[in-house]
Amino acid sequence: MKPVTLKQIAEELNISVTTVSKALKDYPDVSKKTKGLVKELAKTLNYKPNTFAVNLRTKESKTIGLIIPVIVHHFFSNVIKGIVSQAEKKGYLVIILQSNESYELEKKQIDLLLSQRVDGILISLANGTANFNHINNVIAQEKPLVMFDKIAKIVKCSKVIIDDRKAAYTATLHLINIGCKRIAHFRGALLPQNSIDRFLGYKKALLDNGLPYDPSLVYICECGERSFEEGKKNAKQLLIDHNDVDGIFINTDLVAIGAMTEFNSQGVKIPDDINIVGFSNWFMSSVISPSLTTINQPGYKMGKAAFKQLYKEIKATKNKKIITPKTITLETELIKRDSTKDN
Amino acid sequence: MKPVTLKQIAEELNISVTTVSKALKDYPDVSKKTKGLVKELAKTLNYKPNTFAVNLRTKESKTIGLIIPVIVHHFFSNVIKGIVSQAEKKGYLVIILQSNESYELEKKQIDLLLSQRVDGILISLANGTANFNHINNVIAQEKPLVMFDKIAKIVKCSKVIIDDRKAAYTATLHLINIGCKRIAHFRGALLPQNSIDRFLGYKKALLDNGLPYDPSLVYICECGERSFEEGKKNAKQLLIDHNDVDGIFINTDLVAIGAMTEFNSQGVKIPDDINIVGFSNWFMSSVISPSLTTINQPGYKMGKAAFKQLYKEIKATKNKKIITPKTITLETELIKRDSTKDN
DNA sequence: CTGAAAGCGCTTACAG
DNA sequence: CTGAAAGCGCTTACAG
Repeated sequence: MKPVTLKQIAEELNISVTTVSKALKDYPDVSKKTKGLVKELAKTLNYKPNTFAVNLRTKESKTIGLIIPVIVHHFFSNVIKGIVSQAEKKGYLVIILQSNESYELEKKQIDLLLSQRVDGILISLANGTANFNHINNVIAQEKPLVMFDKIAKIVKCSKVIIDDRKAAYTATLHLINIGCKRIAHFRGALLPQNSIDRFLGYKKALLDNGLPYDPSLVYICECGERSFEEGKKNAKQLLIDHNDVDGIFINTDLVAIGAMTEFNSQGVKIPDDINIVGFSNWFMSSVISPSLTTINQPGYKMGKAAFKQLYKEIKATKNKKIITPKTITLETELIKRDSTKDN
Repeated sequence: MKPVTLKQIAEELNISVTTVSKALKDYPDVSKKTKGLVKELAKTLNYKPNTFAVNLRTKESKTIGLIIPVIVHHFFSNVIKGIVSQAEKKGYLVIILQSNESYELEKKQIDLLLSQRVDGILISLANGTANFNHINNVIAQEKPLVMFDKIAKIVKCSKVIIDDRKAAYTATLHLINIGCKRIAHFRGALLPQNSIDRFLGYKKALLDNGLPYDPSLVYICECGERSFEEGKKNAKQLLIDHNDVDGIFINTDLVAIGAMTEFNSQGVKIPDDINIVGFSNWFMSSVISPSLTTINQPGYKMGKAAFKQLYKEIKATKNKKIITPKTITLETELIKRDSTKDN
């Protein structure tokens, strides 16, 4: 059963392909009668325009690409959901690719999407990405691109982010306010802007409040697929290095949960011996015990906002308008739970 | 900067478009010299074939569609990852859509994918789907379609599943073996085959082992976005209705975790007062306390297997071969943890 | 109000 | 070894 074409409808009705095409698109210069006949037949034959031909003519694919570091991740899967649902509303389809935190893969995937001629690209950078030629290349081709969450400040494009520095400051301040004197930080990888910003927020909160900044209290983890194990490992090391630490601000909930698991198993009491604040508000943080104090990071909203911005830019590009990059910052909040003492 | 076309390369080199096209595709009937020239120029000009035109000619999009009930879901996001990574290896791109457990949406999305002319469709049915015309329609058009996890037995297509009945039997048997006498079941929605099968496995395990089957011990939850709350609610109700229950087999981990939260807050001891077995092995089940005994359901593997099967069928269809539907059953296993007593 | 014609950018059967 | 030509299925400027 081959798909029906305009030509078949035209032949059946003994009119031209042109008229059929126009009738289906409700051009004003086609008679009501003809429109009626065409539409009826199209319906009975279950006519669906051939997207390939339409795309070739209109040079639009009504498809966008999404590159995300990890799919199985509470925050990112919420972002995906936000993007996909918003895109569908506007008649756009979303192609998903996972960069696996690898720069090489990310580069290849950008190429893939470009040769697929998607109408725009949404990306959250891989940890491994330090060079932005592949991204700038997209922008140079006037292909709309919006970054979210893991962005590069240096790239001139729209961004949807949270204020990581401020959020980290709030998280650390909470530890200070409840009386912690010796606060460690488990940070993310070295390159990503958000792990840098969270670190800077932590540091500033200490210094603003008369606590010394001690680099030996900062532990790194890559936050890839092994976040949980990294959290455990760092916690174990911390107990060996510094048994006087009374609070930790941890870059991501999953790492925090790994750390808590280690502390629990070694009999270190949370929050009596050590207070913990995570980041992102993964669902599981509310159901573990003790429940984890954390920063809520609005993934679904971020996905929606990123698509909306991209959509605007796709429309603008189509109308030959120049795009002025815009940075949208979403609100975060501290969620106090049982992994930190009451104050 | 407009994309480069074959025509431009041809003009620059003073040869025909035909030869350029053939040279790039390494046709044997083009001289080495010409091939070299063409390929070099294509590279410097950063030529990328126009997918729209290629698709129009080849009638292939090298794109598949994926319809999934919920994206933010540990099991499903693992499936997505499996599909996307496997597809990329074979040069296929994946368009993701979320049906939100709604039959109406699912139907629309099938239509969307069909008119997008994807090469094949991967689907896990919505809870609300009881009519399969939209699916049969796809199959009638000889468009490859593979179902996974939430399938309909009645539809003639390939399927990738686990043996839900057997797995549920194993889970329930474990409760029986550790001495439970009064075992409840929190089942999923009424329609999905897997919630039916898990229920049947539960029932059979009871009857095979001389325990009476009591319908009042079976509670339903829809397992949509509010699984956790439903688990809590069911647990609360169970304590009111039947305080003699000493074990529960629960359809999904997230519901089980909701139930455990309720039991914990009411001072009901797990596993001393009540033993719990979940289903799916979500990551968080290993980090909550007590950790949850559950059935491991291999999401990543399922995604990979589903794509592989679809890929085979796409190739077969292309070669005009007839497809014999195949059902692939993946292994599951019981993961014993602290929510059930040692035996 | 209708339609012939050109063209989007490729691929491929065919001729030379 | 090379290329002219047809065609994939649509859209749209133009003529009548």
